[in-house]
Amino acid sequence: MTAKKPHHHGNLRAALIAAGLELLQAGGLETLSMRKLAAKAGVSHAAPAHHFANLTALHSALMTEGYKMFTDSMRAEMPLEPRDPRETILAVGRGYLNFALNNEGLFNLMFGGTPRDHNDKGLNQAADEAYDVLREICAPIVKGEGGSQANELMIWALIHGLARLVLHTKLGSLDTEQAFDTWRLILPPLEFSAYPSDITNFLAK
Amino acid sequence: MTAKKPHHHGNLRAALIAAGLELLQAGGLETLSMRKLAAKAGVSHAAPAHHFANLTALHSALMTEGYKMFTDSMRAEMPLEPRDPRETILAVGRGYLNFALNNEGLFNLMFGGTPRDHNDKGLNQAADEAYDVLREICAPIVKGEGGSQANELMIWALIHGLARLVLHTKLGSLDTEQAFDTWRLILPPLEFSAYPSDITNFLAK
DNA sequence: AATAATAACTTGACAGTGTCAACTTCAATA
DNA sequence: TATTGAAGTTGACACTGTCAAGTTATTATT
Repeated sequence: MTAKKPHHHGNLRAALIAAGLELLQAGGLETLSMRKLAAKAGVSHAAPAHHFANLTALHSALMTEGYKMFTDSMRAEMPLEPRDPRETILAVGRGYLNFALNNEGLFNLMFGGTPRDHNDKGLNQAADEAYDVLREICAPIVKGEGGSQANELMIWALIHGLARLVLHTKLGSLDTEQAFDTWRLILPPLEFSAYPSDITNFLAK
Repeated sequence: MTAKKPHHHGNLRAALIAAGLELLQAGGLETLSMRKLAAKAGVSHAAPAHHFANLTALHSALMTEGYKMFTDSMRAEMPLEPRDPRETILAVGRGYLNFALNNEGLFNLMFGGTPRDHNDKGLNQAADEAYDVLREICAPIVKGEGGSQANELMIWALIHGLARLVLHTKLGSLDTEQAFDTWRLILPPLEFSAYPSDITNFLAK
């Protein structure tokens, strides 16, 4: 981010990540390669190795960027002064779907099972920040047997499963707006507590 | 499976698929290659090309096998004489989770965004048969605004999202039994109708 | 039964891939 | 100014998918 160009290229790392995102957008994981990255940045084929020890490290870096975009996409839809907690959940779901549908390659990279570096601190933090959004919007839901975690899991599973399904049956073709309508339909009724955090409560069954 | 050995190898195709499943099980998508497949089947590196035109075709074939196993896994948990429709849904979900957790590589191949041949008839049919299970167990759910499709989407998204999440945070570590407990917790209350199959119904939108 | 046709498989090649080792260049520091 | 070390280059290696051409064995035709 700093404008200094300390060396030959002047922060190549950022350029490589940008190129990687472009490649993902253009052709998905299949067309992403270190050598193409290098070429796109106008640099020799082995240059990226100085910034990403191996493919997994590159993937982790792209995922990190992805999680930031993901978090932004969700927060962008969040009402500034939330009134109805259900509406907030629906809105964040819209941001979720926006990200998934507008960044298919990146979404697949993040959630498609590609091995990642579980010790990458930046990645873990970026992922945590995305999860924080989920925690916030689920806080008002009345806790049942599984506590707040079960609520979060339910919401996450629902919206993620939907996103995955929409991408998966893409030829069957849902645009973003139709996907959001579907999200509205499948979100089950929820009970909210006036004071999000403290109530003796339980869900049915 | 038939014991005839009509040719040099005698049905190589099946052997290649079996080898592919083994490779997926052992090391995931990364370690799956046509040449390793050929080696594993004791055949020259270009032999597979006569059975699978390209990598995508091989993937499609493995997915097809995967969907069959997937369907079997769900049906295996289905009670023979279903009493409580909710219990049936929970049971099928258990089969779903069993498949995902015991066949991670294959599951990732099927649902991770890997390009597939959308014209592969066998694959499409195998996928449809998996979806049929879902349709069956969702049939008793009272239809709302979104019709039966919305119910199916909700159940599918929930269980799929959960499976994905469990795999994803695997180091956080849930075994199959804990995953199933979670499934029990996040399945929301559902209303069931007495006569599952015949009702005047219509899909929304 | 002999021959033609064809499916199954092999061999060899090609471009592209990730990764490693050795080298060069340049910026910063001592 | 000399040295150090990071950033980038060059070249190599084993591996990948895919194609073209050749070989072998089974099936079909006459």
